[in-house]
Amino acid sequence: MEHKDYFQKVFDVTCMIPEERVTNYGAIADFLALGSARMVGWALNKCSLSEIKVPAHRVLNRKGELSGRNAFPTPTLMQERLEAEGIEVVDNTVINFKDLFWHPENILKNG
DNA sequence: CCAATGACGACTT
DNA sequence: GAAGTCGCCATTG
Repeated sequence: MEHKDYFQKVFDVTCMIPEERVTNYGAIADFLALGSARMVGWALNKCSLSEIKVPAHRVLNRKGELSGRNAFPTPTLMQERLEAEGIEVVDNTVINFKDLFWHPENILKNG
């Protein structure tokens, strides 16, 4: 299971996402140089199998839609998680997505 | 091995 | 600017 590290990378970055902030698959893929956002989603889909708690609900697609809501125990859990953090969600889409958008590279900027 | 799929994204028309 | 098309790469059939 060498790809386990692959998950770890994605999980690690996902866990770095601050509250009140969200990101998209492409940003993580770009930061980890995975080459494809699909791989990020693929890894996050497995996050439920991981022992690590991952705020996967903070990861959305480029349009800010909760594309992965169906992968949660309940399709509404993802939205509830976001709303619990003060993020407004309507029609499976995060409001002010571009304003809440956060890029993993910010980790390096802030140290 | 070939074909199809997926929590996507960028490019082209 | 919306809709359509291709690329991405690992998994599954």
